[in-house]
Amino acid sequence: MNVSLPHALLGLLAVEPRSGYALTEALGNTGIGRHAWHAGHSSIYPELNRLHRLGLIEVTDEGARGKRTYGITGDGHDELRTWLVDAPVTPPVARNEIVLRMFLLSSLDPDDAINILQKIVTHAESEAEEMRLIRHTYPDEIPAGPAGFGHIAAEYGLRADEAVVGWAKWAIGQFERRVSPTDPLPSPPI
Amino acid sequence: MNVSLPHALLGLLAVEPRSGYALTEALGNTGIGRHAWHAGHSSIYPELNRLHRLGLIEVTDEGARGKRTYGITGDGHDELRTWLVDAPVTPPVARNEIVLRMFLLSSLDPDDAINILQKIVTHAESEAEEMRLIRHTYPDEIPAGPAGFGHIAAEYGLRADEAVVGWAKWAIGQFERRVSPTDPLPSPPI
DNA sequence: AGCGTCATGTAACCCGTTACATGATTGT
DNA sequence: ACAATCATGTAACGGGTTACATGACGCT
Repeated sequence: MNVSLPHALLGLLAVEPRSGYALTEALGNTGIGRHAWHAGHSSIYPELNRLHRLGLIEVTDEGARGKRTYGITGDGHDELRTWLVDAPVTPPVARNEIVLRMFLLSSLDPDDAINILQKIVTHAESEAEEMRLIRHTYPDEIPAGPAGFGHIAAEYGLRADEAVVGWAKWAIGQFERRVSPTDPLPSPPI
Repeated sequence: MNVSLPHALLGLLAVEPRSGYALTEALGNTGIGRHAWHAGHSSIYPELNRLHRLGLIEVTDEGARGKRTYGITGDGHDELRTWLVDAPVTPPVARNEIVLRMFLLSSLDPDDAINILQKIVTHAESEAEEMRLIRHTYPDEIPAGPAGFGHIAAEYGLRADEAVVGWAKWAIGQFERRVSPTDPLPSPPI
């Protein structure tokens, strides 16, 4: 079983108590939700109730509009730690649409391919730039507490984007070589 | 709609006709299936029948054991090209367990964290080494035809692994700084 | 009053994985 | 004979997304 949502929630609650709404924001489209694990509120609320039934989290505060603030319990901490230490480094199931597109482009005109690749490079570069801005707000040290999460994630996003840029440019070079009339490739040996 | 499996199949069939079994191998645990898009036979066979009904692929050969070899049709080519050109560079939904673990590690002892990070580094490095071996079989030029697919994928895998290694080492540095008694971090300003 | 946000919840649907199932062919 | 591989198929289950639903609070 590879369900990581409960552990994502436990991890966030281990840092500081939050409501389901706050967790939904954290796992939304910024920081941890953007680069590590995304989830919508319709997954989060039932999961919180489940974790509560299991005694891994507890209600530490209640506020207006039915708001419940959850905190992690001792059992929750144990569960989190056990999972982290015991679980092997899992082989992630590949589902990378960018890379898939690269393949598919190979089956089309090299001109089309280079064109779309260029778009990929542009997109990844602008995202990387965004990440660098985040990093520059704390150039030397990642902040402790919840803010640090966002920075570790941003650093990963930056490096991942840079890898995509480098790779896409390399691939463009490969396609250009194929287009080049002075250096035609032999047909596939099928 | 972001379903990429049909396009993965069309792309593979655009290169050369294959059977469902061969496609299952291609989308298994090597090359394209490892780094771009993974799928099992229980997804592939029904999808092939669907594509066949839609006239996007055709049976080009039948062999022993009920084997059917499929090829892409003109309509299939059109569909593939349309999707590639029209579809925007999709924002991928983040579901990266490695990065998630990084977050969760932050909530534990720095010693535990560094320990597990080291395992991640080791794992990524051995995978990267594997990829370099593949690349060395064609140092200068990626092969045309289906073999080229695997090489583009391997190149991506290599760069992605290298990014993980660099990032994990950076993160270890961050944690070590936190552990260091000479330079303690202030508590989170909650 | 009305709009935007805060806050939680449920149900239908889509898709992928795991497991169940079957049988032919090839190599030893 | 027997095992491994080739080859295809279906069903149960799990988990996520989208959409449906509801209501309180704060600001203008």
